[in-house]
Amino acid sequence: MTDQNKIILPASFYTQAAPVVARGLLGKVLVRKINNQRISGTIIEAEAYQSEKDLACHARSGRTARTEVMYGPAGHAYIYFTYGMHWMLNCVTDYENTPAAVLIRAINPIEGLDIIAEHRNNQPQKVWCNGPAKLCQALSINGELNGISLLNNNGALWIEDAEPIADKEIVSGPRVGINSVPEPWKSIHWRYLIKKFQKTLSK
DNA sequence: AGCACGATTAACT
DNA sequence: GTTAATCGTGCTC
Repeated sequence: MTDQNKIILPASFYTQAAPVVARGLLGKVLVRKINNQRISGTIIEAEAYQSEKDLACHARSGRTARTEVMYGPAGHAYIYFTYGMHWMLNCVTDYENTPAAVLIRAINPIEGLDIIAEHRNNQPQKVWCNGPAKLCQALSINGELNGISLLNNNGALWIEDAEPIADKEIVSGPRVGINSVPEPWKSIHWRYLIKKFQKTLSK
């Protein structure tokens, strides 16, 4: 398989509201390229974070050094560090100066399985990429990639188009890990996942 | 300058 | 079910 055989998701895909992008990303293929080697997986879980009003979104604090990327153009990577040890991968959505992003929470590995196993300390395959920090570790995604464009395959990270997933194959629910956030943000259904992978994902 | 906490994970009991 | 790990960020003093 070569990169040229695949269609990279264009800016027009990302220039939509975050929940639309989160839903649309299910089934698409996240690709990481290291030393000309592809490491990839199908996106099976994603969450939307949008606007300064969304109290679960980092942009609740406004425009800062940390959130600057979210205020930039869509189709770029917003990568942040949390809990003193974990990286999280998001893609910026919506329009410039409108802070919004989609957290990629889980993928189903396709290419580079040996590299992923190594990065994930040879744990069982079922837990390789079933969490946002796990997939970043698996694909060697860290702060060095914060802000890069996802719109071409000349870089280290992008997302390729794939067959759409039918609505009946998808489940939505409240976002994970935001228990101290007030309503309505705590309960709004901005988490999307592919039903057949649900049992392997966070509760 | 100090503090509380986090879009989590792995290793416990 | 509970908890340590571990540090950047934003808020208060």
